[in-house]
Amino acid sequence: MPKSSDQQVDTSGRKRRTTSYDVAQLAGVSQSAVSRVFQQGASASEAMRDRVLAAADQLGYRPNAIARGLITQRSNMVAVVIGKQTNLFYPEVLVQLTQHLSERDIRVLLFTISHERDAADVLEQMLRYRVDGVIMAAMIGDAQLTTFQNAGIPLVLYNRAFPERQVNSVRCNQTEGERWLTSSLVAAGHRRFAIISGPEDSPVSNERIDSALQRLRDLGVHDVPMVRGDYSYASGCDATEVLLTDHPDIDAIIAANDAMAIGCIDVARDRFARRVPEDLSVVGFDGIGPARFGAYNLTTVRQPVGRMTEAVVDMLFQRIEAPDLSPEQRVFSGEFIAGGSARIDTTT
Amino acid sequence: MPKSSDQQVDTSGRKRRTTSYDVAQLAGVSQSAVSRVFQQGASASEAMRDRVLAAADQLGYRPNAIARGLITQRSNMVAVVIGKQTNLFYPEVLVQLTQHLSERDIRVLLFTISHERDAADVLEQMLRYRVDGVIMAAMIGDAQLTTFQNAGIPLVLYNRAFPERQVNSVRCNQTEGERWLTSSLVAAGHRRFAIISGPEDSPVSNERIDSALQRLRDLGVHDVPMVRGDYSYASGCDATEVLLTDHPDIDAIIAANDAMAIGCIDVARDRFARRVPEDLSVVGFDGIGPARFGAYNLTTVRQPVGRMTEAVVDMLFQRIEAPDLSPEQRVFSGEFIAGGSARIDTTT
DNA sequence: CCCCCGATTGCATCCGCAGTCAATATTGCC
DNA sequence: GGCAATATTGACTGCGGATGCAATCGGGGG
Repeated sequence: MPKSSDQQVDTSGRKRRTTSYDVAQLAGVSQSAVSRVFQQGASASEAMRDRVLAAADQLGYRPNAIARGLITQRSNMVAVVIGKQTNLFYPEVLVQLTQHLSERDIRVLLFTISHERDAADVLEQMLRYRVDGVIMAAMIGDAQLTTFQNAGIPLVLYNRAFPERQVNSVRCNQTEGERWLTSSLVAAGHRRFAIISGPEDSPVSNERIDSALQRLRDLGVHDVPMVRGDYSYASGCDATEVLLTDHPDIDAIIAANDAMAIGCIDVARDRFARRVPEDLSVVGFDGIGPARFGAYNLTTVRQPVGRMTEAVVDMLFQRIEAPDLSPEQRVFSGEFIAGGSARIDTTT
Repeated sequence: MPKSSDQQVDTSGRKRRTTSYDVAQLAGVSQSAVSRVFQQGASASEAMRDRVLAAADQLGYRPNAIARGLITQRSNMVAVVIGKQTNLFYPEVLVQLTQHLSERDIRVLLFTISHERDAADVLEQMLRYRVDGVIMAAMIGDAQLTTFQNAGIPLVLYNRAFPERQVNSVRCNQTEGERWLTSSLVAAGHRRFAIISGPEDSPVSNERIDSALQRLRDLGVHDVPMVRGDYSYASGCDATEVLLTDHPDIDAIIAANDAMAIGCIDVARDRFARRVPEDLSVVGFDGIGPARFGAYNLTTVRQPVGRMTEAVVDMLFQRIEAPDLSPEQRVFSGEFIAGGSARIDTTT
């Protein structure tokens, strides 16, 4: 704890933050010495360390990370980019990422992309701040990816993938998850399916939906009605309204995420008097907190968020240390949650 | 869009990022000129601007915000600090803060405090990175506050207040909200109340609970049993289990936040066969997304998050521009949401 | 007690860019 | 067309700290 103010007043009367020179002067040593005391593997004698630390403490000195970044070419900051959607899921991810990075002494510079057109701006800012790496949990275009690669900035995608490009990524095996959900529903006797998808341009949604549809086809189920949502609870409600009005005989609804599945259950119960799961089975995907609420007890697939965030940070850190490591993809299996919002048969 | 790589290879064969000197050389002008072209109110002729931008584009040049920060003494970064708890509420806040700051061309450096002991570390890092200001949405000790004030870094508290210190803050009027909830419940005939509080050391919880208790006393209701939770859904469930077991005749439960209120409703319905709100009224506080889920339709008070985040950013920005502005407190009234989880009478 | 080697320490310079000051280039005005 | 005023431009310095290199300090072996 600094024992006094950490500012000084120069001749002009304006405040000036204390620098390593100030500390050096007070301690009667060189600026280099101060610098070395505040570094990792620097060589400094015990006596030197004590004197410098005492002086630093007295002045309330703190190394300027900005200046250090300039000279070392390492900002020790990583950009984390999130989209605006899927409000209930990413927060958890964000906190975990921040903590894991913090353990490695890396700070998080947070960016959000709400509209596609923001992407270029955000990218520009990240580059200007010379972040050491990027964790991307939002949509990104092909051109932007190229920019990263040209700039030589390590990048790890979270739950995104570019099949056509070599990129580091960590994601959940959505195909597997949807296959399990779908197979279990069919095995339990459902035949009249419907789907609530996510936004058209969401690769996550497309992969989930395609996997489910593919599996349904393989199991002999065709002509599956589909309504588009935007991942929100409200859109799940709206979609269900449409589906159950147009196709009253539906007996299973596959939603592209949990939030919409929850909306679906509410509308099915309250407005269409369906019992869930007796009359209608509903499944989601993600394993968000509210999926476990007693009123829903959703049948879903939970992403192993903890392991995934750890993997992201691991991979990114490796690339920061060794930029030439070849790209890697890590795919985690989701955890099947039987829940109680669907009649399923998992014995097969 | 840069037309080529933005890196060069120097004689040692290592990559080097392009600097304003590189651009200056290619454009045949001075480095100062390049610098001015990339600034706000700098004076540069049209011709100069064109030449420089062309050269910059060709080299993929981007100003180094780190270096700029070093010389201007403005990092254009603001620290945002969040706690680990209240998972469902802060995400929204965080995204909005980031966007508002981004509009003012300020970046967010994100920190999380999970344990009290992290606080000092986090503080140290913020100071090292020379953030221009701090938005604090987590607990903070008296000593840390002093450190900020000594360092002369503008600080705005979000939903916290130090009655004893002069600090900028933006918060929701919790007393008013709880008074409304409590009065409406009593007016509707409830007499046997119980309370589910938040963590002992949460000022937010204490203010809410104290306000409710005070109001109850004023209205002649005494001996209100209370169980402590931790703001989580699960803790709301547990607390309700205890309360309804020990006091089966309770007819109204006031929870310190929505998440616990939701857990309370689930347990009351599923494990104690209470109808909500016929047998038992439950109210929360915050107005989180799930409070609007059909299964709960929570009676609660919604924080005007949008206006509050805007106010925080406004206040902070003002202090960054004019550090000597005197402290200010902005208190927003919450929005009363009648919902359907409680029998209330609001006619009084 | 002297010499050699490794651990410390200080000096000087650089990281990339903004802003000051003086030198030019332009423009307006009579 | 000449002169003052204004707009541009370039050389140079410094923001705060890290680091290569040379100088200095200590200590063990002979």
